[in-house]
Amino acid sequence: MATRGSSDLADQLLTDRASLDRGSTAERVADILRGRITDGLFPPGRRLSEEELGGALGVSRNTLREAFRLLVHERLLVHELNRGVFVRTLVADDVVDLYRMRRLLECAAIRAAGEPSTAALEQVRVAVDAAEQASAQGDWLAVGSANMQFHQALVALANSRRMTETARHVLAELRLVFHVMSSHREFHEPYLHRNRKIYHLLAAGDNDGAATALEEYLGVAERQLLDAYAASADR
Amino acid sequence: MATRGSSDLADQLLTDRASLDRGSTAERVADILRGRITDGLFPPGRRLSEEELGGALGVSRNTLREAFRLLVHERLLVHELNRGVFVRTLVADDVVDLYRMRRLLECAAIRAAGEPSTAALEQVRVAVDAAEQASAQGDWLAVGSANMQFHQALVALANSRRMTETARHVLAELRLVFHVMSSHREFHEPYLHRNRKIYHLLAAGDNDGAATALEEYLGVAERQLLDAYAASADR
DNA sequence: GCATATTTGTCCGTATGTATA
DNA sequence: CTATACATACGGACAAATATG
Repeated sequence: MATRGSSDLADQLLTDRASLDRGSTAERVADILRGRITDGLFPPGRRLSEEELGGALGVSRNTLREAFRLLVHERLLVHELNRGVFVRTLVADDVVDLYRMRRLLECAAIRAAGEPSTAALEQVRVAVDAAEQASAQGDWLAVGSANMQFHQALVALANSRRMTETARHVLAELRLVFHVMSSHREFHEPYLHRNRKIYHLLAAGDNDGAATALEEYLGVAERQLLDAYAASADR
Repeated sequence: MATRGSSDLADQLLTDRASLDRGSTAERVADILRGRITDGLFPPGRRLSEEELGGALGVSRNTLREAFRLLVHERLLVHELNRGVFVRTLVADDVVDLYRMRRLLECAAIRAAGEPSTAALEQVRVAVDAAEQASAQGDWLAVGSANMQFHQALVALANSRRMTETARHVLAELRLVFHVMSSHREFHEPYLHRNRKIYHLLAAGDNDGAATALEEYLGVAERQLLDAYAASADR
C-alpha cells in the first residue's frame, strides 16, 4: 500500500487502523466504510467520492471501487451510472419489506431449529449478555450491535447457510434504518428483556413459544420505526 | 471497448454479441458469462482466468473483475484469495439447503399473497405457457428457463422486493445443480402438469391448496436431485 | 441552450506478493 | 528450493457522462 495521505478525513476514517491486516485491501477498506456508515458518520444519501476517499485512505481508485462493489452488494451503498456511489436511503416501504423478511426468516428458523445444538444456543446467550452489558455502560451503539448479533444467532439455529447469509444482509440493511431514531436508547432499551425471555424459552425447548414472542416483538419494533419515519417526514 | 481478440474462445463466448449494448460493460460481460455457466460451457469447478477471458472478450482485467464480483455475489462463482475465481461446485448438502430456502420462500409467498393482482397472476400463466410450448418443441433448456420463470413469478405474488431478489439468487444457484441430471427432459417433464395445476389453484383463489401442492412438488424434485447426486458419486 | 469543469468509466503498464509445479 | 504463473494493487491516461455557471 502506498504512503497514505494524512488529511482530517483520513484520521476520522482510520481510528481502527490496528485491525487492518486481514483479507484483501478492498475488503479492509470496505470494513472501514461499513463501520462509518453504520455509526452514522456517512449518513444516508451522502455521496462517496472516489478521489476524496481514495486520497484519505491511501488506496488507488481501482481498489476503492472494488470496496464500493462489495458494499453495493450488501445494499449499504447504491451505484448510479456515471454519477458515483451514495449511502443508501431507505423509505418506509423498505422498513415494511425488511420486517416481512425478518419475520419470515427468524420465525421459520426458530420453528425449524428442532433441538438446537448447545453451541448454537450458547451464541444466543452470549449476544443477550453482551447487549445487557453494553446497556449497563450506556453504550447504545454497542447495544445495537449486540442486538443484531442476537437476531443473527437466532437464524443460525436453523443451521442453514443460506438462511444465515440472507439474514446477515437483511440485518445490515436494517442498520441504515436505525438512523431515523432520534434516540438509540429509546429504541433499543425496551427489547433487552424480550431478548432474554426468548432465550429462556428456547433453552426450555419451547421453540413455538419463542417464535410467537419474536413475532410480536418484531411487530412492535416495526411500528416504532414507521412512527419515527412518519415523524421525520413531518419535520 | 478496445479491439477484441479473435480467439476460438471469443467466438464461443460472443455468440450473442448482438445483445451487447445495454448497461455497463461489466454487466454485459457478466450476462455473457452467466449464460455460459448455466448452459454448461463452463462446468462447475472450472477456473476462469482473468487473462484468458479478458483477452477473449476484449475487456480489461479491471472490467472483468467487476463482472466476476457480480457473479460471485450471485453465487455462481467462488473467489479464493490469490487463486482466482472458479465456477461453483455444489454438493448434496447444498441441494438440501437450497430446497429448504425454496420451500420457505415460495410457500410463504403464496400464502402471503392474499388476492394477487391480475398482472402478477398473468406472469405465472405466461411462464406455464412458455414451458409447455418449449416442451412441445423438445427444447429442454428452454423448459428449464421457463420453469425458473414460473417459480420466480410465484414468489413475485408476495409483492416483496427482497423476497423476489432472494428467490432470484436461489434459483440462479439451482441451475448449477441441474447439471448433474443426465437428462434434462426426465427432470423437467414431470413438473409441467404440476405447474399448470398450481396456476389453476391460484387463479381459483385457493392459495393454501397451491402452497400445499407446491410443497409436495418441491419435495419430489429435491429427492430426484439427491438421487442423481448419489448416482454420480458412485460412478 | 451552451460551454466548461468535474467526476466517473475504462484501459494499460508495471511492480509486488502468493500459490503451485 | 527454485522457477513459473497468476492475482493483487498501484498510478497514469483518456474517453464519456454529468453537473455547473
